[in-house]
Amino acid sequence: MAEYDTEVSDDPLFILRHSAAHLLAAAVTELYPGTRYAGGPPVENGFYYDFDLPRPVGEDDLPAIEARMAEIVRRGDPFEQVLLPHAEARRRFQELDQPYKLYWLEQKASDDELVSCYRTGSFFDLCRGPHVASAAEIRAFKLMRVAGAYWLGDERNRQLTRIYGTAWFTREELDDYLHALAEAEKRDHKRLGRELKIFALDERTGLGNVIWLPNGATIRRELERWIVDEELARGYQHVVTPAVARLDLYRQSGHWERYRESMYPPMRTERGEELELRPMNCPHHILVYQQEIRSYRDLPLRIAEIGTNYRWEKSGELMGMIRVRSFALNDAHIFCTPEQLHEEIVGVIELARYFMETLGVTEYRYRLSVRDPERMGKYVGSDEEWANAEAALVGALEALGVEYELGRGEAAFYGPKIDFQVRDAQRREFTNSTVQVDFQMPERFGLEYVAGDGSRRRPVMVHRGAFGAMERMIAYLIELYAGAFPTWLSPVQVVVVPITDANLPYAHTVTERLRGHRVRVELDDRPERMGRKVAEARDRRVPYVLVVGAREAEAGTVSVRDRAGEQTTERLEDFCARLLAEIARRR
RNA sequence: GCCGACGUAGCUCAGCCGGUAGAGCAGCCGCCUCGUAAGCGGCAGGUCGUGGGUUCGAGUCCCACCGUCGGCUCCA
Repeated sequence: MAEYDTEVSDDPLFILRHSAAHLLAAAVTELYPGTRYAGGPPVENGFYYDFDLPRPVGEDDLPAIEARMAEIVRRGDPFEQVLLPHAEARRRFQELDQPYKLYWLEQKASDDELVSCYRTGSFFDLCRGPHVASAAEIRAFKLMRVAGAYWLGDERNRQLTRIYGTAWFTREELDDYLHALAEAEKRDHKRLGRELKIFALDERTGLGNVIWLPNGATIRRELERWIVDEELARGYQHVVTPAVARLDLYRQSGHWERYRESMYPPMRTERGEELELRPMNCPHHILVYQQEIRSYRDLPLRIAEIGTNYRWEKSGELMGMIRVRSFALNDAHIFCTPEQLHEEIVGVIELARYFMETLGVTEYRYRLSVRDPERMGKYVGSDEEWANAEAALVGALEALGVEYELGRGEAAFYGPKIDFQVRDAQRREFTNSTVQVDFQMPERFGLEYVAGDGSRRRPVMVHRGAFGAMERMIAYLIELYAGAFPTWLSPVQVVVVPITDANLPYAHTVTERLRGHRVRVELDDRPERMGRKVAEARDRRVPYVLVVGAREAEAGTVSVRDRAGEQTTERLEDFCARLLAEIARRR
């Protein structure tokens, strides 16, 4: 993202944060003479500024920078706009030895207009503004962290030092924000995944390869059963294909050419055969397609698989279960005629929406991901095919009447796509579900079907992950539910707590009764106090605790305690019926 | 991969200016039989991420590497 491109906004909070970025730059240039400053926009919750510094700066330096910022606030330095002729502005930034600003000046300002600059104390910046009138208005801010960021967002360029901060109108808002950050940390799937024994990461499996513990495996199995059932009901055919293939398969698909840096190094056998862990499932599903002559009557052919993909993500890109090196994608490839394309895309979007609605996912955005016009070498296929593919996707979005944003440079190498964007507990955005239109692979593999007139035609392919990757989606769900999964997904749905050992026989009866209905139930028969057992079940986010003592055994009831702490006493049969109904309704 | 921060028991964390490691929880053993948010006692558990270096002496200081977290790049 080019900072200078940030939309000019009249939002007072954006103006405040943009001004806070200047305040930061003013403090940094005062403290470290010789600093070259590149750019600093407001962002969600705060701001940053990128610097090329004369010496390394780390987080230890932030307090001193913050103190200098506070000093400038106390001085009340005004934010003054200065309009200069282009040549004059160029001369100023040359004098100041600010090459990054000269770059922007040449990029963004034409020769014949006045250039807008801002002065804050001794700090002079190329900037359209608007800004607050005076530094005195910036009262509630905090520097958060230091990071590296490539000039112009290109890793081939020099890496600058980016300092992030947050800024608010009032001290209270700042405190609320910091508190919210701490709360978000408690929902972190990496933390909850360990506490709730859902998954483990152990470098001995190679980085970014998830160990699914029994609880996580249960959640995943429930989801997978549901997903497969729903897809079978919608005319998908599930297959199972190998996680490896000869490298030639990926040469033909174009992966080896355009996707190599994300692939594991090939394995070579003693015969010289090159085997590759699959980074995607599409070539494998093409092999399924090619096992027989396909007729137009077979189309649309929907080949599905929850297939594990292996991708060589850079080590710094790994992130818990959200970004891993092997993941199981709820994948499918739909082979269809161009005439069927629209309906198929709509069907996929509706399926993805159904999945999310059932799971209670309400906050997501649609992104139409297209090519980056400045990096066209990353893609395969003709402009015309891309235009057709994009038109098909837009047509489906419009038919469904949904709003969407444009993701420039977010397309797959073989085609454009619609991505369903969600946010984690820390508000970071990523893709779960996706629908992609592809004219390339059918071409590369020479796919055909026999049309009604006997001619051979080329099908179109739709790649889709209607649910997304199991790892990422479950990481997302852990954070969405803060670990308290709906009952149908809860690893343990009921814990039975006898009050004393004398109640054990009845507790066993209750447990067996539920287990007979395939309820995931545990009997807590440890020699502990019931208060502790209740507390531990609460910590494990178990949906129901059934306390059974002499009264319950006598009456054939159970004392039911839910996660909200609500207690009722019900006949065992009644509780069982309502529990099964809840599970059946996927709640 | 790059920038920054951080790695002490299974987990969460103490450990001062260098003087050869400590707590709570979890685990194991025993006692307590108890009505809805944590009963009591005991035991065991650590090559202080790894490898070098400085020092009479390193968990503490220095260097390299590995890993984790945040950001960049990339991405399901």
